[in-house]
Amino acid sequence: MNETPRRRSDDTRDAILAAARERFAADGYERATIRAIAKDARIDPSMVMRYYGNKEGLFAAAVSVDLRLPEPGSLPRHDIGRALVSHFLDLWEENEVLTALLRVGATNQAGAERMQGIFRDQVMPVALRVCPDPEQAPARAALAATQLLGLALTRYVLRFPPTVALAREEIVAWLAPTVQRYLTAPSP
Amino acid sequence: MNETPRRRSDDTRDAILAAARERFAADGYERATIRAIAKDARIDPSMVMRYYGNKEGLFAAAVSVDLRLPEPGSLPRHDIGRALVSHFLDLWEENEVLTALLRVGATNQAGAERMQGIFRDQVMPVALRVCPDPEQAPARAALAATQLLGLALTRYVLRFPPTVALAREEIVAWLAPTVQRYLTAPSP
DNA sequence: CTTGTTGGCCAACAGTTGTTGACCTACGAT
DNA sequence: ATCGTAGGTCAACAACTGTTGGCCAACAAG
Repeated sequence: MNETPRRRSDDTRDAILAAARERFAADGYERATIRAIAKDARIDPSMVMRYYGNKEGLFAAAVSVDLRLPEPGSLPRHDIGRALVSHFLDLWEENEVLTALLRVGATNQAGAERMQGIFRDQVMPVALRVCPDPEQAPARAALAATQLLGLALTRYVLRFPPTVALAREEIVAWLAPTVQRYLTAPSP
Repeated sequence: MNETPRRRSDDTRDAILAAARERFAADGYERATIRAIAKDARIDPSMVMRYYGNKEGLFAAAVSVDLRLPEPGSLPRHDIGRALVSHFLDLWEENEVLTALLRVGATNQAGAERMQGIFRDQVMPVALRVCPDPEQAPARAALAATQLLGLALTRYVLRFPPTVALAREEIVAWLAPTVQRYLTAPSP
């Protein structure tokens, strides 16, 4: 079972996806025009349509997220907060797809549903294993999400100066106890 | 000093602003078209231009925010977290302007700057009075903002089902200690 | 009654958008 | 040599956008 041979057009496909991610992350869904994306990829706008059908298809192809969350068993339960905050900071700084998704999710129904899906399929399972009472897992995961997405929003999208100025270690030190408490502490 | 007499057109002006707030909150900046807003207000699109100059002017006029934050001296310092969370929940549920601002801020530079201004002019002063060390106020206010805006984002914009399902008292009970710690606890 | 102003509508403009289909070109297989 | 196809360009469409200016009706002041 060898992989299918790489076609010549695959380079173009990749260039389109890279340009699309950049534009969606910078401008959101509406202002990221197919023409601008095509120009970045140095091809004709009609190629985008041929390869991805329409703008929605392009967005779907460009924005696929794997949070690579750690197996809950693989790390000490009392330190899960620190591990998660640190991991999310890595994700957001290396991967512009997440910025794109947040920008689009804020104004686009399909984008919001995509984020709901990621939360449901990738975050919830971790919470289910790490929470003391599995029945509380959705609420606890939701609380952790408010803190982590709030950080991403103010730091990488709205760019509040004091939030941008925070050092990575400061963020981890402040937020880790919060996430830890949301996930594992007894209900208040 | 009596107020200027209410012109006939003031009703129209108000209708335009109300419709604009609704559309901006529901659709964000780009998809909230002047034509749609005018239709909601049951007037011609050109009236919007006459009264507010252009779309940016309309947005500026429609979205003005007064967080009505309590005077820090007016409430017990050890309970400021609970007071703030509760107050923000009230604001977000009664006032669609905040949803509009968040949706627009996520994709629009001017909207993001508007939010930065609100943070700087209305949130920071409270932090300056309530924080033990005024020099830490910006960082502490920023941390509190990540938590509060993250709640608003997931609950009122992205509408994560588990976050929407949380009862008001649950939210206050979980988030109040977080905000309290960010503002007043010793640095970790 | 006339006249000026206020509030409003209509029609159009110029630009941009997603999208389509006709056309061209290189090239590997036959 | 040729022929089909993959990869790509070009020009255009129809819809929609913010925006403009001209025209009309009501109405209050003279």
